[in-house]
Amino acid sequence: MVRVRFAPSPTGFLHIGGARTYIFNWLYARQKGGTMVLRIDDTDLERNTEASRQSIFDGLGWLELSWDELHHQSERAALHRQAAEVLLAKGCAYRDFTPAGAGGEAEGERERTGAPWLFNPGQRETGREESDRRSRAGEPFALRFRAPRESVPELRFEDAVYGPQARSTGDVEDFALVRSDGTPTYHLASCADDADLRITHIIRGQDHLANTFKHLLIFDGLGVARPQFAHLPLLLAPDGSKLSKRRHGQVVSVTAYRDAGFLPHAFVNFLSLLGWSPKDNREMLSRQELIDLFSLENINRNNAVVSYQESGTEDWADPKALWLNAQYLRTMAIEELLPYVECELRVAGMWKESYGAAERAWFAKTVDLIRVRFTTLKDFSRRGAAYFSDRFAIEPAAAAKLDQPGARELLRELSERLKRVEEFTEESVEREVRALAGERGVKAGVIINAARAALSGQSVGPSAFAVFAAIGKERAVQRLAGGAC
RNA sequence: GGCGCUAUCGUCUAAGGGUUAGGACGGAGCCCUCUCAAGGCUCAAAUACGGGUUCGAAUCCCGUUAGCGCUACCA
Repeated sequence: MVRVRFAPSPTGFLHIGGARTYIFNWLYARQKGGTMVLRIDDTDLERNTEASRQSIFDGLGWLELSWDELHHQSERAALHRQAAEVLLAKGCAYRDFTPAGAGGEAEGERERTGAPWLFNPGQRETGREESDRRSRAGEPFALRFRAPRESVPELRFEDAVYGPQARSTGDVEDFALVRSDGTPTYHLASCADDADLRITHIIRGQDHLANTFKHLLIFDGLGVARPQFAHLPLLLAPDGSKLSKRRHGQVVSVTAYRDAGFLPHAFVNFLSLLGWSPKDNREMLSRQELIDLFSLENINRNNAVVSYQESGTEDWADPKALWLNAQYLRTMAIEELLPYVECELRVAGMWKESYGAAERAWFAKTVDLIRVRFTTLKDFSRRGAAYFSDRFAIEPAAAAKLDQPGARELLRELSERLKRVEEFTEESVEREVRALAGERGVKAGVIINAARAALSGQSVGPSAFAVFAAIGKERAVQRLAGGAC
């Protein structure tokens, strides 16, 4: 039974690298019929905030990829303590009474000699009895792993992505398991939890590849089976550095993509193509195709750059993400798209209950008409505002069309003509427009383009006659007359 | 500094000893056209560098360089 986990620490918003890790874990779990565990690694009480915990749920919830189990590391302190005791009892760990922060001196020493720091002198040899006595006397200490540099010359494991990995134990320092304040470090808590939750595959960022040797030591020390490891290439910012909340800000936040009007699956599709490939030139893959095709073997080893723009206001996201979103927007089943558009219009204050009831057919048809040239859901409330509301802006290019000589008069005349039209259809409107153009000796295009501008506030858009039909006779007559004022 | 990982168009990637090094985004152009998209077609654009191995290397090996990661009583 496959059990995978995503274990974010709630220190800031969920970023897209984390989301990608979650997606890969989720795909693997679903493909294998396994269990997706979400574990909030909130042992760092100082930096954890409820807001970032919520950001994780918001972000993952938005992706529409649900987890099966939820755990909070902070609630599992007893387990971590127990693991520490086991390691100490087995002699895999020892108490280090060196005052916290004293490592600063060793740091200077290390830089001078170039030799790596491995342990604080005189600590790992302290006898158990003396150690117990000092501990009982209340002397503060950190618990460190005793790297088996003599008995185990080399640590090895097979990474599903990076292949065989080996490291000399001589290069592994006596890392901390428990801090002098009694709290477990990441390494201890994470491994103790992974063991307790019976995680079978650890799929995580490549930044943990080197840490894995320490984890091997802990799993072995605990006497539990090692899980399989699969490390993912990192997501990089355009400047080539690892994506980070602090350096790259909101543009790497998952919720920023939600707020920018991305469709969850389009975004999942985009992220799944970063570091993994179906190898057959396909770019658009449904969720089921992703589940079926995903494999750890097809994950590549080089880091991927997310090409977002810091500067741009509208299209700051990676162009391919934008393109994928547009593709889904115009090709997905209209019925599936409607709820997302409804949500967007609600947020923008443009939703009318009738769109979901009496005017539902009109709503679906209109969305279908305008979606082909939209990129994000935001476009429905911005560029598409005129279809759903009477409060819409006339963009500058559209205003220019209306300002052309004679345009306003022609539209007023057209308005009068259309009032008298019995059957208001694309065909009848076109007849009237062309008749008017003929009578006034102007090209039909002049009227057509001006009409589109007056009706939709946009200089560009669908066929003007389709716009007439979508706006309807009453509103069209009004707007044409108004545009002439 | 030490240890490790990686290196194909600007970006995401395919090709894993023999290909005109393929696709996608983005860019340029053409067609279509009431505008703008969409769609169709076309073009420009890459194997980091240097050595090997081999009849033959983007592909295997070594080195260099570059980038990234780890090197905390952060996660």
